[in-house]
Amino acid sequence: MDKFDHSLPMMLHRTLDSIIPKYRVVFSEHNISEQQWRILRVLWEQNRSTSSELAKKTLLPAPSMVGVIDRMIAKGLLKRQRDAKDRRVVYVSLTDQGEALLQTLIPKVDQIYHQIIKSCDQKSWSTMINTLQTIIDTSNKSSDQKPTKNEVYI
Amino acid sequence: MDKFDHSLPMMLHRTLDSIIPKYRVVFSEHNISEQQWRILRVLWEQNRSTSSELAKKTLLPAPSMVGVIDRMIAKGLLKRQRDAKDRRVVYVSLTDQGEALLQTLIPKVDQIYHQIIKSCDQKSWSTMINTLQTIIDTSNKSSDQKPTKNEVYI
DNA sequence: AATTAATATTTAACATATTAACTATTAATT
DNA sequence: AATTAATAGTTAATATGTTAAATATTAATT
Repeated sequence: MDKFDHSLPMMLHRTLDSIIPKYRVVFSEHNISEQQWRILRVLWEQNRSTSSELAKKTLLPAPSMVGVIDRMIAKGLLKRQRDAKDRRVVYVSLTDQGEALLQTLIPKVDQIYHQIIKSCDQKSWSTMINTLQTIIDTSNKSSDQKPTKNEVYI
Repeated sequence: MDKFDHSLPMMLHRTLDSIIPKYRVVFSEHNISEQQWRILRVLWEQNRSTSSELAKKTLLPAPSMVGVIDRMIAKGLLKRQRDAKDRRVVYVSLTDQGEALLQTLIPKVDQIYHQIIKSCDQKSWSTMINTLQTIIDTSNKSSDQKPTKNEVYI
């Protein structure tokens, strides 16, 4: 392998490409996507969330959330309801069917995860996770970033 | 952060989400996507490649390659030509314009990469890369994978 | 030689990503 | 109170991802 293959972006993509298919086997058995799983997973610990919070926690783009949630509602997994006070806000929560699917998936997903974890020794694993976190923190802190609408450099 | 946020898939996604925007600033200045950059990058070391080989090396799905290459040809960055002997094979190579863009991008991309690398000490970095590689190797080796068309378990 | 299998690429249908702009609602200013 | 700015969500246009199937060509088999 050359430089490009060993570069961090390609290593991250390659790692995802090697582990995600394991999860997909389970997901496709239940006709959901990885994105849909992430929403279920967040709602495991929260019961209720907003569209923008889900986007943040699942790392999915907000515009994508609309369609993903639409399709999950169509399948009877989720429900949407507007906040009475602040009518801009839309809450998303699990239906009974969504809750049931979540409970079915949790042990299966957990098993896959343990299978992945046991391929490395604990020290290497935690060094890897910590190093990734360092890269994330450093990248998000550095000043040479694209300014968002609310923090334009004037 | 809870378990889900620290899970390997989410950490990998989060890391990509934190570093890719840095590259995108450069790419968008030249009106190309990350996917298009990967193709240029592979053709830096090869001059010529096939569609399937590009898919493998860039980690992009083969069906996506068609459109990505189409758009790069439309912009004058690439050219396609069929093999005379085996007419199934299509070669893809850089035009002069594609070569020029590549040469413009290389130092800029390189600079971003060095900026990312210097956020960690060398030991942590190499442990991380090695651990990722271990996970990749283990995942791709393990027998509980979806069989492809050519290796069905009878 | 005819048939079948394998290979390289492409197409099709649908889901998701990316970027910008838009709508509705609420908060802040003047 | 009227105007402006900010926020939450959505829409739109285009690019890419995912999966299965189709096409064209070549290799292998009978």
